[in-house]
Amino acid sequence: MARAKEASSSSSRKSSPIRDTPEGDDNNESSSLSSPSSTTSPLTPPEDDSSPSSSCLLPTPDVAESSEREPESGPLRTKSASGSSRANSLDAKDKEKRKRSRVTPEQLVHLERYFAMDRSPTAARRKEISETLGMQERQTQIWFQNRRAKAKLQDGKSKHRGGVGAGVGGLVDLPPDVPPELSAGFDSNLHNLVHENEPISIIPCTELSVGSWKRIATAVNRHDLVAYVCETRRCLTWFIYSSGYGFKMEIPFEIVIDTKFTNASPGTGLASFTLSRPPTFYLETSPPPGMDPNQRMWKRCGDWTEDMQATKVLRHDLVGSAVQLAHVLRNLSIHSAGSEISLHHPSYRPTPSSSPSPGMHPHHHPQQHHHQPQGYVQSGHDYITSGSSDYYSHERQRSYSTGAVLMNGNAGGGPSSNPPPSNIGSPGYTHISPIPSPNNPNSLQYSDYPPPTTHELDSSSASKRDRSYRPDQDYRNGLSLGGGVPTTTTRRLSYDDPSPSSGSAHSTYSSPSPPVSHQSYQSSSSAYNHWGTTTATGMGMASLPLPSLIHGNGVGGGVAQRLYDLHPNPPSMHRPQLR
Amino acid sequence: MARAKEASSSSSRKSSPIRDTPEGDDNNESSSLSSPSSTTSPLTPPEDDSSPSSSCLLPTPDVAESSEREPESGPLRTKSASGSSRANSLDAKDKEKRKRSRVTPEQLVHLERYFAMDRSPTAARRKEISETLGMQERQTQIWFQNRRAKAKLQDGKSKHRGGVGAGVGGLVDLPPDVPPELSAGFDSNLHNLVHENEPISIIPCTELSVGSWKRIATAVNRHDLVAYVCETRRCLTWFIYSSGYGFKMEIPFEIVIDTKFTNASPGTGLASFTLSRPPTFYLETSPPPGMDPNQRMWKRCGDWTEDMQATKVLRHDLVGSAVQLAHVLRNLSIHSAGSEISLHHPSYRPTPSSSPSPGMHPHHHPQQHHHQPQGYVQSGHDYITSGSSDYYSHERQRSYSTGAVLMNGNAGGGPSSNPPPSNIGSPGYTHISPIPSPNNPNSLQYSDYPPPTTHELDSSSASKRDRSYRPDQDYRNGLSLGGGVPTTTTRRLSYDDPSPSSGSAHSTYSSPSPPVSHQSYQSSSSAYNHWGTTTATGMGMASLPLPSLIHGNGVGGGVAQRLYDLHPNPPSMHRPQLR
DNA sequence: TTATAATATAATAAC
DNA sequence: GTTATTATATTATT
Repeated sequence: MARAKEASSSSSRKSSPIRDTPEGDDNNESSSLSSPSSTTSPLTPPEDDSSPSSSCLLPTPDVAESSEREPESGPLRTKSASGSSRANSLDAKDKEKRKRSRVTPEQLVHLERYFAMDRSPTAARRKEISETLGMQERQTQIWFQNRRAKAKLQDGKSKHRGGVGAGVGGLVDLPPDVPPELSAGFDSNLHNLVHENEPISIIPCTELSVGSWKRIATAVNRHDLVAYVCETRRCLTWFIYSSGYGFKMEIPFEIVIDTKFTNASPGTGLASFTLSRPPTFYLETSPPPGMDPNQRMWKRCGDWTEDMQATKVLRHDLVGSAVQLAHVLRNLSIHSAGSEISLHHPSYRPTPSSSPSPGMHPHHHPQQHHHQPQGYVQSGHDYITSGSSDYYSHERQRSYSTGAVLMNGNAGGGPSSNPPPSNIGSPGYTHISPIPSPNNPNSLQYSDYPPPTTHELDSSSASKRDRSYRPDQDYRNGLSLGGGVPTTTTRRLSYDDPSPSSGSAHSTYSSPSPPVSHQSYQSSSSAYNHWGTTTATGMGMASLPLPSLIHGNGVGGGVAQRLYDLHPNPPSMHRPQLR
Repeated sequence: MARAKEASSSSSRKSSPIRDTPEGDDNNESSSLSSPSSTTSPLTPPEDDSSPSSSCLLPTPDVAESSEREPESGPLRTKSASGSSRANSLDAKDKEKRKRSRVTPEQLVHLERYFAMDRSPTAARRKEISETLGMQERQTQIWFQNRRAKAKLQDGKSKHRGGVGAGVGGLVDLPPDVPPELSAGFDSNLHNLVHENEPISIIPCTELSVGSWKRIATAVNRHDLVAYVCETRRCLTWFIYSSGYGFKMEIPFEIVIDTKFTNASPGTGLASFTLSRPPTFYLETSPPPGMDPNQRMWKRCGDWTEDMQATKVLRHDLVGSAVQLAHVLRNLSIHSAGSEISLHHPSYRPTPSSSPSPGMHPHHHPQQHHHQPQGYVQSGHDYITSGSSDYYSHERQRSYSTGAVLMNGNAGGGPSSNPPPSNIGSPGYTHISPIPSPNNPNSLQYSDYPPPTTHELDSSSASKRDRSYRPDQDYRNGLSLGGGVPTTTTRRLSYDDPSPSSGSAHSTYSSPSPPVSHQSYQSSSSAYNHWGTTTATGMGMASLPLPSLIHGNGVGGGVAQRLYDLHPNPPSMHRPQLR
C-alpha cells in the first residue's frame, strides 16, 4: 500500500534529496578518488592535470561532465573536472551539493522524541515525521541514521567507560547482572521522552492495568509504557506514549495504601498497588511542530483512561522487572510496615495448560466487572511446552496478548474518523472512544490472530518491518534473575481486597486466562495461551513483537490496530497538527 | 553453491561488536542524571538527551527490558542460550561475520575495470575476479550489485541534468540527439578502461578489421573494441580489451593517407583507413592485483595482431556510427583534400539473399589471402527476413559474425593450456597462438550457430546470460540519422588500392559475404545477411548481444569461445597473476 | 576542533 | 539481479 510508494519515493533519495536544488551530482565516487589520490600513487593522478584542458576542449568528454548540472558549483570541482586520465575523473567534480541544512531546535526536540520511541522508523513513519516537522524525507532518514550511529558510539563509549550500564543500543535492557537497585535513567532517550525535571528511576515494565484498562508495552524500543519512581517528588509515575504525545499519571507514595508483589515468571513480577485515591493525570503540552519547541511540559488534566477507570478503580497492576519492582515496593514499604508478600515462583518449564500457580489468584475490582471478559478458554498453543529452550527463544513468538483497545478509539477496522475532541484535559471527560468493548465483540476477532511466528502487527509498517530483524536492537539480556524473587514488604492499609481483577490476569503465564484486557472475552481459541508464554520469556516484555509506532490515527483498521496500541485510549488527537 | 552459504550466514551484525565486556557494574544511580537538564531549559533541552548525562551515569536497566525489538525473525538469533542475563552472548557468534570489509584501492581499480567491461559478470567470472583480487566471491558479487545500482543512479541523474550526453547505462552509445560531433567520453567506465591522459572522443564501433584479423565488439557493454580519436595527440586509436587487459594501436593522423567512407546501413558506416606505415602498438602495464594499483600505463610493444597482420596490412576498416565516423574522416580530411566518398545506402528491408549492393565491392589485401578460410558454407538462418521490425529488435539477435579466433590461442574446445609466454612487447613477436585458422576448420563449425534469438555465447555464463536482455543497457538511441549518410572527404595519397579485402566484407549487409573476418569467406547463404541487420539497428554496436567477459582462459571450449573474443589473439597472458 | 548534515559503500533482505 | 534499507565510514561544514 501506501508504504510501497513511500519506499519508492525514498529511493529517490539521491535524485531529489536533500537539497532543494536539484543539483545533484553525484557521482562521487569519492571513495575512489580518495584512495587513489591519497595515495601515493604515482601514476595516473599526475597527469591528470593535463586533462583539465581537455575538459575544456572537448565536447563532452568525460564523465560527468555533468558540470552542466550545476553552474553554481564552481568551487570544488571545477578544476578537476577533467580528470580524464584517472578513472575517477568523475569524482572530482562531484560534490558540491552539500547544502547542509540544519535541523532547527524545535525539530530536534521532536526528532529526539521520535527517536526515543523508535530508533528506526519505517519509511511511512519517517514520512509522517517529515511532514509533521516540515523536513524532507531524505533529511529525516539521514537524521535517524546519524542519530543511530551517534547513539551507538555513545553506547560504546559509555560501556567502555562505565562498563555495565547502558545497554547496547542505548536501550536499556535490564539490569545487567547485578543491579539491585532501581535502574536509573540509563536511557537518555527515555528521559527525554518523559522529560521530568527531577531525577527519576525507571522501572522496566511491560504491562499496566487498572480495572479493565490496560496498557501493554508494544515493542522494545517503543517506550510507550514507562513506569518510574521519582524519589524527589516521592511519587510513582506511569508514563504512556501514544500518538506522539505523552500521558502520565502520578501516584504519590502517600496514597499507596497497599502493595503486593507476585512473581510471575523468571525475572518478571507483578506489583499491585492499591491507592487511597485516584492518581493525578497529566498530558503533555507540546508545542506544535512549528512553535516554541522545547516547551514540552506536563499539564494536569482529567482521567484519560477508558471509561475513566483509573478514577474508579484504585488498584494498579504493573508487570515488569521483578528486581526493580521489588525494590520499589520495598521502598514504599519503608513508610510503614507492609505485609503480603507473595512469592510465586512458577516452574520455568510449565506445562501448557498448567494450573494457575499458587498465589496468583486473580482478583479484580468490582467496578471492572462489567468489563470482565468471560468465557475465555485457553486451549493452548503451548509455546511453553517447548520447554526451557523457549525460554530464551521467545522472541520469535508473537504476542498474542491483546484484544486491545484501538488507538484513537477506532473500533473495528475502519480508519478512525477524527477522534473525539480532546476529552482529555477536561476532568469531566466521559469516555467516548469507540473502543471495542465486549458489547461489540465483532470488532475484535480473535480468530484473526496471526500465527505464532508472525509478528507483524503494525498495519502501517507491516510489510516493511517484516524484515526488521534488527540485530542491534536485540539485546535480550536475560537478566536471569533466576527463579528467585525478591521478597517485598507490603503494607496494607485498606481499601480493597488485593485480589487482582480477573481480567488483567497478570499472573501471566501459568494462568490460563489471557491478560488481554477489557474486551477480551472470548472464546475458546487456543490462541490465547500466548500470554503465558510471553511472560515466561525472560523479561517478557521484550518479546512483544509489535514494533511500529503508535501515533496512528486513521491508519490501518482492524486487526493490526488491536494488536498494538492496545489500551491507549488516551486523548486521541489532542494534537491536531500531529495528524 | 558456495554463494548461498555466504549469504545465509551473515546475519547478525551487531551482537558482538559493541559490548565486549559483559561485566556490569552497577549502577549508580539513579536519579541523578535525569534532570540534568533542569537547568535552564525547563524541559528537555535538546542536548540533554543526547546523551551526555546518560552516558555518564548509566549503569543499567531501564526501559526496554526486553530486548529485542521484535521477535520476528528469529532465525538467527538463537540467542537463547545462556541464562545469563544478556543474551547476546551467543548470537554474537553466529553472525557477525561480515564485518564490512573494504575494498582496497587496488582492488577498486581492477573492479572498476572489470565493471567497465561487463557490468554483470557471470558467477564464473566473478569467481575468477575474486580469486584474482583476493576477495570473497560474495564480496565481489555484492560489489557488482552495488556498482550497478550506483551506475544506474548516476545515469539517471546525468540524464536528467544534461539531457543528452551520457547514455543511460553509462554506456556511450551514440550521440543522443544532436551531437554532431564525435561523441566524447560519455562513459566514464570507458574512459577508465582506456585510461588515456588526454581527452578523447569515442567513436562507437562494432567491428574492426585489418587484413584477416578482425575484432568484433562482442556486446554492448563489453567495450572490448573501442575506437577513439585524440585530438590532442592527433591520432586515432583502436583499443581492444581482452583477457582483462587492454591493447591498443595508435594511428597518427599523419600516417593516414587515405580514407573512405561507405554507408553500411542506417546510421552505420564503414570507414576504411589506409596508412602509410603500421600503427604503433601498446599493451597495458597493469599492476599485479596486489601491487601498486593505480599504475596502469600503456607500454609500447610489437604488433599483437594475429600473424602481425597489422604490420603487413595497412588498411584498417572500422564499422561503426556513421555520424561519428564521417566526422572523424572529415577531420582527417582537413589535412588534405580527400576524395572517394562512397555513399552506399542500402535499402533497409533487404531480402535475404539480396544481391550485393552497388559500391560495396569487397576487396582485400593480398597478404591475407593465405589466411582465407575456404569451403565454409553457411546454411543460413535468416534473421534478416524478419523485416523492419527487426530494426529495433536486433539486440535479441546474435551476432553471427565471426568465425573467430580463440582467446588465448585455444583452438577447438579444450581449455587453453598456459598460453604462450608474452610475445607481446617483443617487437619480433611471431604469432604463435593456435588460432583456429582455415587450416583447422574444424575448430569452428558454423553449423553450431545458435538460433537467432539466442545470443548466449559465453560458455561460462551461457545459461545465465540467456535472459540478459538488460534493458538498461540497451539503448539504441535511434539516433536515426536516417538513411542519409554524411559525405566524407577522403584523401588518397597512395599505397594501396582502396578496395577492401574481400574477407572483411564490411560493405555489410547488402553484400552477401559476411563481415566475418578472416575466415569468412564464403558464400552465398542468406545467413550472412545478418550483418546488415545488425548494422541496421541504430548504432548497431549496441545491438550486439554477446555480453560476457572475455578473459576466459580455459573456460568453455568450442562454440562459445569462437563467438566472442573473436580475433583477439593479443598477447595472451602477459599477466601471469591475472591468471 | 567537535558535532552533525551528507555522501558513499558494504551488506542485507525481500522480490 | 533489482530495490530499498541499514550500518558504517568518510567528508564537508559550521
